[in-house]
Amino acid sequence: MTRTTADVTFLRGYNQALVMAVGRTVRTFERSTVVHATGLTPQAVSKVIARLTADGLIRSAGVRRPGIGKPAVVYELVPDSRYAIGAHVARRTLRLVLVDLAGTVHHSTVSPLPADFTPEQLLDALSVGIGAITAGTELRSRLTGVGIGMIGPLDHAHGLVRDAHGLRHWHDVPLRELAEAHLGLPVHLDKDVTAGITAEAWRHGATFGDAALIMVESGIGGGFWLGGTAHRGAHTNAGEFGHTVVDLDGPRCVCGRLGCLEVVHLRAIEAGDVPRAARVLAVGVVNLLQTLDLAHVVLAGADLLRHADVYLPAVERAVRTDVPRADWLAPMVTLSRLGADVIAAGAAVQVLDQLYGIPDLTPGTPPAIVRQPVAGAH
Amino acid sequence: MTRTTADVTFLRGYNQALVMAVGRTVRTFERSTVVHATGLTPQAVSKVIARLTADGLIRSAGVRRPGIGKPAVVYELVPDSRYAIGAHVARRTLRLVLVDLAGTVHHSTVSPLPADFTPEQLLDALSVGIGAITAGTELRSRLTGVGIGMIGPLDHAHGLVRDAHGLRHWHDVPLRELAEAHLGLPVHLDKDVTAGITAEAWRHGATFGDAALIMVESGIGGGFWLGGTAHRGAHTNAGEFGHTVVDLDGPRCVCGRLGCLEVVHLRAIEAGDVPRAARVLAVGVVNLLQTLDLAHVVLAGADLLRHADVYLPAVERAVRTDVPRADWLAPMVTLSRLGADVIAAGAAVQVLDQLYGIPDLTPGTPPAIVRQPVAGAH
DNA sequence: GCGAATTTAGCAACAGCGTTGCGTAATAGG
DNA sequence: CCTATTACGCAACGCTGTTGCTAAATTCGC
Repeated sequence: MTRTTADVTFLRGYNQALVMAVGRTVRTFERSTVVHATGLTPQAVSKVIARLTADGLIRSAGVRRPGIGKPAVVYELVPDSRYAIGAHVARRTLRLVLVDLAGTVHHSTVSPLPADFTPEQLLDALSVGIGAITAGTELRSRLTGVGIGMIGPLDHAHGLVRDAHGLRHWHDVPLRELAEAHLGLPVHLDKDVTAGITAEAWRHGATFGDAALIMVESGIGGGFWLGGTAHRGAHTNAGEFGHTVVDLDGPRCVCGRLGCLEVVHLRAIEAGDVPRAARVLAVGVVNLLQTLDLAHVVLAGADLLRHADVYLPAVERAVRTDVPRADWLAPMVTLSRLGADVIAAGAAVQVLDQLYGIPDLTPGTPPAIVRQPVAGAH
Repeated sequence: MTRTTADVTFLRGYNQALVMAVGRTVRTFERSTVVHATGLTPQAVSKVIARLTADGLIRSAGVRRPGIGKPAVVYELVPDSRYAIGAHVARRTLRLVLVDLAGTVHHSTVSPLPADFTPEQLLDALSVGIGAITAGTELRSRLTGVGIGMIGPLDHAHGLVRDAHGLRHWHDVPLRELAEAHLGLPVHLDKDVTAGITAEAWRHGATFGDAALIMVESGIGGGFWLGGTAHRGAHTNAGEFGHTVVDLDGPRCVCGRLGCLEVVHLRAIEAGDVPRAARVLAVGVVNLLQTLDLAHVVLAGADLLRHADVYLPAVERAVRTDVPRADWLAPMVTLSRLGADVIAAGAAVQVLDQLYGIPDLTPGTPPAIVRQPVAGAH
């Protein structure tokens, strides 16, 4: 409805973000690198770099470069200029990570959550955990916010947990508001899988194509990165990939339908047949490819990574043999390099992405986190 | 890789397109309508309207409006200021339509294509057909281009038909280039289903949310509209929705896999069991909803529309009963109002959309059609 | 009737963006 | 020591949407 309007401040943010994306992707860069990668004029790049340097987001890292002509100034991202905290709320555990501007994970802690925990119990666990991470450090002033990755269904746009599968006290809980009030920091709430794929995309910069994160961990979910942003869907509830039917006459799933990918996969696991489980998952992955045509498939989740040696080849084979014109259409299949931290790291990255990532002008995306002054910035 | 850079000309195009989107969606509008819908300031709207009026794209349609204060000037789109031709290339037929700036279909003709036709035969059929439509009219000068919607796999970015299913002479044919040379007009090549969903989205303006067009016609395909643009995928080959497995032990499909939606559906049709075919399709639609969370599902295709009274209720029921929290998540399910013209109309609309639609800044989208001077424009 | 309130719309000045033109600094090669 | 080459910034510019203010056209209240 109310579409974001485009004014000159949008231009500044957009082109600035392009430069930041370069800085994230490569370790060091010069002006000419940016000119080539973005298509901006050298003069425009100079202005952007001056602004970013003034904000402390990038800095000069030496000069010199072999070759003719005046040596170019080399720049690099200042990773510790901004931080964000990411939380992965699972059924029984809370994982917290500290992530810097470059997307590097610094701390990673796991703490148990009470059985069938309440919103209040989660908030307490969050503030205790965050307090422990920031205790005795100066980074509070450079902390941009907290991202929370959680199972759905949830309403990202309004920061609302609608129903968390298997948790009794979570119906229409305005978690984002509650957490912002409780923590005194901007909070970003999103589905676990969507957060996860954001972590992967952030690491790859602006060149990351359409991709999916397949997560197998007490259920099967899929996070999507389409057209340069996370795909959340009309009600911000995309990703229930495990509840797609792959066997019309299959067993009944907890969701009520017959033969969902998740239940068929689970039966194979229960029978101790991991290879079959992997093949079933691979069928689902190829289904996604046929529908969406993806460039990357990232595999994640504790239950999958435990048998990564079985799942990865199974998916790779299916992708090569079952996709028509695989020479042209087959995606790159990898394991998530962030391992068990993907979701939490992604949740943190979403906070950074909202501030320093490439903005888009799509409808229904009100800025949840307002850019706030940070110590050292002007 | 090379991402489009954002400069002030982008601002102009973007905000101009926002106003055009309002003009397409409602029959008549005032400045205040645009201000409210876009968030632009009244002054900015005045400037945009002045430019669009000078280009002949919109015009004043009377003044007056009951109410207090100075009467507002009423504006409307000038539908016949620009046209585009759309072609739907099927296995045996060529459908051509003439579409105006408002998205209205003016002519619709169907001509047979030779069995196993060659690229040359298609080009001839195209120029004959287009000649017939434009003959004796003045609209050649207002013709912005030709859109071609076709079965895949094809490469939209490079205007290349990779392999058209069931057509022997279509392997790596640079159809866009060939057609541009042959017709002397800008040509836009895309998959049939992607063109189709564009037609639907165009009619609804900027408020159209994530959506899919489900097409049943010598195969099953899906076109997607996600985040404000057509989703084409990493290799511009998304949409092979019919080749997703829904029955692990099902019959073998032409694509080689077992139990694809398409083959299971076909078996039901061959058995004369249309209700079962519809239920199978509905399972596939719910799979899409679980994965992508869509706001609209549009049903189309000759084979579906022939039994629309069976398919529509079947899908509607599945969407209400099989989607969890359907009260919140269920999409609107409709039949395509353009009927048999969807694909051709959508192909035409894609040309108009590239010129007057809301531009986006996503990577890998070089402007295929350059804005060209049109008679009457300044 | 007539002034006040209300709504619409445009002119003029402005701030901020990337762009263009050109001058300057720093290096290597002859 | 001069020239070619490369890097980079200052200054002026064109363009965008924004802000401040004025004028025009209507309804409403007295």
